[in-house]
Amino acid sequence: MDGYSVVVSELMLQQTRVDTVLDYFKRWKARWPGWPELAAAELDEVLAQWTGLGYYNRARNLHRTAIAVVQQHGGQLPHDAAQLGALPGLGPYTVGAVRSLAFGLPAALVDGNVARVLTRWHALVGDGGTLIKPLWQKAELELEVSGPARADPASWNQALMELGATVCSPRKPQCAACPVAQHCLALAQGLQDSIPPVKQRAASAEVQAHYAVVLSPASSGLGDPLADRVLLGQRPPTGRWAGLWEPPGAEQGDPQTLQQWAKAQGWQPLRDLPALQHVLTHRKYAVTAGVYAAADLGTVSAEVDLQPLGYVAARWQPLGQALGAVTGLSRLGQRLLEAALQPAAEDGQGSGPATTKRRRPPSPA
DNA sequence: AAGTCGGGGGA
DNA sequence: TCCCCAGACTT
Repeated sequence: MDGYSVVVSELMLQQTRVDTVLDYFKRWKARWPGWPELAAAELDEVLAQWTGLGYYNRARNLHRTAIAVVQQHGGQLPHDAAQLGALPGLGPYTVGAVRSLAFGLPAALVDGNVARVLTRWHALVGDGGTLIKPLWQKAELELEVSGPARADPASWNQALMELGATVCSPRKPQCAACPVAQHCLALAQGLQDSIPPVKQRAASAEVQAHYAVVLSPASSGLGDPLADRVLLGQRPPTGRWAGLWEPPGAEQGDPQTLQQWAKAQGWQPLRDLPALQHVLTHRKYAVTAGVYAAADLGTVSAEVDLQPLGYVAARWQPLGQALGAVTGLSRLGQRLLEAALQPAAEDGQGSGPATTKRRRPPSPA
């Protein structure tokens, strides 16, 4: 596979499953076949193509890498490890993957799967930090001394990863079916279930947030360009969902609450959306949201300042584009828009009976 | 060395 | 529910 495809797929695959990546990768290649096309792309659209994959800094870095490859390397990926490692988003693992998988070089790589395989194979003991060097040394040594590894480093590396993903699983490894079983020191000592040790995970914090999906008035039938739009704010270039767009929202405890802001803007509340939960690795979002109507088209044409809510830009986006591939939304933002555009079957457009208001988050009590 | 960054799928 | 994942970057 060519270098561009390897870099794109490896960046997508970081902390992400193959099945999830497949469709994204196909769409990506169709949209930007190579480095020059990606380098010329707008970051906004790059993020939009990444929507749902998570870890959005990977997309920003991939875009920056494309620019660097074009401007500093003549459009060709360097083979040198140090030069590759200097590209944004390419760490030790990805450098090894590119050099072995794209260039066929005898370069080692250690990802989560390989680390687990090698840790058991050689019965390495220690915490994550102290094991990093020994793991890479083992991986590099094998590429020097093992015949099959030297003959085909790419296949060797992929085999190691595949072994970890299928047979040498985190829990209940299938040692009976393992081609390494005869050499595995952990298995010989009966330690295959305790090596590597299970790491403790920090509890995720609960966050309460409220969002406002503000819609412009429906079209008057004259094709008014300001009709049927939704207000989106762009998040800062760092932090969670960096650079992505979403309906304006605020977490509980923010200096300016969303309700205050919406009232000050004169938005007319239409209805509440069903409460939804959005789970991240370190945070659990309990999200409430309301649908609001902008007073008139004049409001829509005027500038909206979302900076008090922490956004760096604001935009009235046509609804079709907001859910298309034009705007980089977070998955949460996507879910909010989809919920707001539902025909409100359950909420009865706000005019229904009281039974429609039951889907509130349970009170913490 | 520790914290941060998303999201989905399987046990 | 909990746990894990084809990691990299910042502090």
